[in-house]
Amino acid sequence: MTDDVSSNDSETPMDENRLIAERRAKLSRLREQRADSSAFPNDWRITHEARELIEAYGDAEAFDASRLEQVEQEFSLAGRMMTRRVMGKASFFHIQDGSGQRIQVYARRDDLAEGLYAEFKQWDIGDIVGVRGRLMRTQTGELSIHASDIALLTKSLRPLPEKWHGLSDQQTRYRQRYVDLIVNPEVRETFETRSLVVRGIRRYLDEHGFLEVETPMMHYIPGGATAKPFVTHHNALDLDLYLRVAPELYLKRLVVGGLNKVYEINRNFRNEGVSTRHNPEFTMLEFYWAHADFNDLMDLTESLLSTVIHEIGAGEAGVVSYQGELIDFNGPYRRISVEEAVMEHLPALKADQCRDEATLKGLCAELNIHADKDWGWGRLLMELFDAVVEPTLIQPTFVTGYPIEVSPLSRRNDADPGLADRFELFVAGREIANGFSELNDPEDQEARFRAQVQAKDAGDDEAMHFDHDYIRALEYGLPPTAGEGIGIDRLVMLLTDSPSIRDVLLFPYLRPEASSQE
RNA sequence: GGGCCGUUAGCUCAAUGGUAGAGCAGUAGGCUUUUAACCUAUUGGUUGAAGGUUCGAGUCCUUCACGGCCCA
Repeated sequence: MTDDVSSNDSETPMDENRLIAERRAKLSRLREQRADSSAFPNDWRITHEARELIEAYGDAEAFDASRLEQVEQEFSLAGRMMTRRVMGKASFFHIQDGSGQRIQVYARRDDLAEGLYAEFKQWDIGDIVGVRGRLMRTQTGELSIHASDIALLTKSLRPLPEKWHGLSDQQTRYRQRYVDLIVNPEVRETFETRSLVVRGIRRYLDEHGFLEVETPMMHYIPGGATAKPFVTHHNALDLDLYLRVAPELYLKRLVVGGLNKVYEINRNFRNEGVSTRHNPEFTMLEFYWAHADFNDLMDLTESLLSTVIHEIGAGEAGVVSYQGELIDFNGPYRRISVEEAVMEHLPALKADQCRDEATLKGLCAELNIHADKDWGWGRLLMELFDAVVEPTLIQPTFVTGYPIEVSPLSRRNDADPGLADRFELFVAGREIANGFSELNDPEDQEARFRAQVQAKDAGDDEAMHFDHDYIRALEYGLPPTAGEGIGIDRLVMLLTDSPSIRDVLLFPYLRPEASSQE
């Protein structure tokens, strides 16, 4: 018989335990008691949320016990029961409601309908309850609701984490974000901040005449960035499609079409590693601005970031604390070229050697940096930059003077054809934004696509595909345009002091749980 | 991909190679202003999985899974 039990041929979930079984039994009793109505009623209406009451009546001096008693209004709230202290015929409990705040409730047997208090004693922490009553202040001064009516709205079958230590297991926090959100208030705050950041960016761009658009996430030809794409398949058309790695080429088609200021905030997908800074899907802002260049973009970026950061009230006066470093987002930000920055950190490198492949390869070898034999000076210089400069760029810094070799979509610099009219913004050692004057010469673009295709044929699976329609669009004439991408996840990490990208994604990518693979 | 660390009750954590424990939560009882409420009693374990060493493994070894940190 015991063998039958352990063979798991029933439909009972594997993780069913006695705590859940007890709650399930309470639920089935509830179903019997409420045979003529639902065990999951939806007829409780709220008039207020905890946050409103705390803001209005939280001040213990303005609203002492006797003043609160004079407030004759009854308030109706609903939320999850988070704590409970039963003292015989009276009880205190806290509910946490949609405002994310908790408020205490005082429930007394003699104040409630016949038998209701006895039912209440069967309720569990985690249950969703409705509460109605007048305000009171307890002997220790806590604003509370003196209940005249309470109701069980949703029975919770699973026990919440412990009230004091909470939930700290990272894996459970990411996999069961709903539990994390219930018990860890700072998680809610992070995602509220994220929402404010995105809203602030939208408002700024809208007010500056940009049009928000949506372009395809499924591409016939992946383009707009050097990155490995995910492949998917359209069954009816029997056609492989790529999840986009960037919206860039579609947004520039729109500029060809006369939408001179456009932006999109949406997901990109890159089939690469997962780390504290990389998630397979992530959110980017991309915007394009006709009759502007990369210098205009840097000015706009300073203004955009400092405006949004002041608006959302992160940090003090535009200065944000990130992992122990104070970062000042008030512009202007330092601007430095790649060559200057690398020379600053590698004094052995002289200005006239910055484009000498042999010298650069020698430095790479000295520093134990991998260098492919067919890389030109541009790629080699960037490898050195990534290794020695990038981690040191803590304060917001615009880096300019990118080699054309690593900038296949950028306009060539007029004075120095080896360089692109491009910048990247670094903060806290990470790339936050990437912008450039767009390449609008269709013949130059065609040649660069060809070079990318050659690189792809030679084994570089991050190289771009040839996009004939994009060339055709350029042939109609792309006005002189500047375009920029800002990584929203990384920006939100900075503004919420989050060490991992997983902390700013509600459902970060994790490998499937073993039990769900069957 | 490599290195290091971790995985024990629902949660947070203990446990020289020698009987797997505590707090909270739960259950039963008491308690009409408590707040990590309190008092009494009490239930709860395939120690991530599979092998191995040993008289004996949560502990030592191997492989695997998942996660964390660092590196590429």
